[in-house]
Amino acid sequence: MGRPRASGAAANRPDARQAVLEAAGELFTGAGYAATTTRAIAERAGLRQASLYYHFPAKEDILAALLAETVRPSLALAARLVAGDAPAAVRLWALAYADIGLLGGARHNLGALYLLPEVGSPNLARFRIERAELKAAYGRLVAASGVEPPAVGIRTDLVFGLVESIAVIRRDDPALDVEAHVREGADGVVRLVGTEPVDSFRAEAHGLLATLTD
Amino acid sequence: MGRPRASGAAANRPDARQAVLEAAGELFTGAGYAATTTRAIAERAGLRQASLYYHFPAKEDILAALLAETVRPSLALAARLVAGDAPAAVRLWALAYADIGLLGGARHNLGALYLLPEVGSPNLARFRIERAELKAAYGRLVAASGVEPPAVGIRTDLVFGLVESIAVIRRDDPALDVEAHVREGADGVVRLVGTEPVDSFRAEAHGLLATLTD
DNA sequence: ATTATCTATAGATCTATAGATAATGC
DNA sequence: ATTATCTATAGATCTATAGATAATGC
Repeated sequence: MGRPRASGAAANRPDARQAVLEAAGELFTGAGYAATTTRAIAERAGLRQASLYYHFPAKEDILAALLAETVRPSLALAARLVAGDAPAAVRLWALAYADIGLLGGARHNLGALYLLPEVGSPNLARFRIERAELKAAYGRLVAASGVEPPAVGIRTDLVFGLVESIAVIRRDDPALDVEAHVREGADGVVRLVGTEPVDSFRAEAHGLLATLTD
Repeated sequence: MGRPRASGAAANRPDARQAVLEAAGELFTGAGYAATTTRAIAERAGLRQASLYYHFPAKEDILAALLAETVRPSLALAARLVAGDAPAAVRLWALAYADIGLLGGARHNLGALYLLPEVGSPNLARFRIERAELKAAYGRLVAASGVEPPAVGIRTDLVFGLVESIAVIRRDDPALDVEAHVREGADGVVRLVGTEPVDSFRAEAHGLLATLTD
């Protein structure tokens, strides 16, 4: 219900809020946050600029919603993998595989949102905390994979950097073969912690993921 | 010469253009391009907003200058290393070490400029080409390190992604121990191509760099 | 005369709020 | 009466240009 939209799309109104997020995801990942106007978001979502403010208190809350929906699925999986008892390198491979897959397969390269300078905004602290928790989960698995204490911090930085680099790579080449990259990326992550992946290893990780995504 | 600055800094005018680049480097890396106003850049550089346009035709040319000065030293080194005859993994380690060091040691995390959505602008094509050339140089060294043809593309993406991830890591932690990260990062790069680095290996790379930076 | 700056401003936005309006639900 | 939208706009910018000005160099 509510007043019909000026764009005429009154009838087929699946969910205005979702349409706004979809539009903002495309524009923020392509042009960035500051360069994307609320007018452009509204236009693409099929409503008027001022109508955005019925669904979001401010422009930054649109970005916050997109960031949250991007990091949370990976964080949920990471929590289950950290608590698991399979070999650590297998769990690390599985986390990297799923995480890179989520970033690489998301509509509109949402991982590129992590690169925006605006993520440093005080209003986006929630996202930064959740991302830090995800990184901490990688750190646990890196440590459990046998990397010794002094090196764990930097090694985790590198692992996490390699995982998130999918966003830059995908930006450079939108036609990227995501499936191939995901597998190579997960291989690369365990190589960084000193394990050479073999097929039986990958099969075990896939089995683990199958049990966790039920 | 020229009219004195309103800020009074007329006497000690070392180089206005350089002061503008310094100010823009700090602001662009911190707040991003679109969110940084020409007024803020000018203020920090000690002159008036309109005076920027005596030194640069447009705001985007300031960004172009910063991008160029960041990628060119690495590109010059890469060209010399690609033409070298030391073992490929040693040359790859050396390139990664120097490149990460330049990005990590630059004032104001200039590597974060690569992450800005504005690098896709048509006016910044020159930078994108130079960065692609640098990536191609990594690709040559990855191939020469024994990575087989079908995998070279993705492996190079991962290597290059790992190198550039220093920018995100440094943004997350401005107090980063750059020297330690640089060494671990270069180790990580060669691990990605299947070589476990040892001390003699690193010593050879350092020797190689010493001959090339004369 | 040349250089490097300044002041002033045109023209174009941009975000968010105020208040009206056109639906549906009770 | 409630919901979801709309129209209109306030107030605050922002980039770039026009033209003046205060130095130095010839």
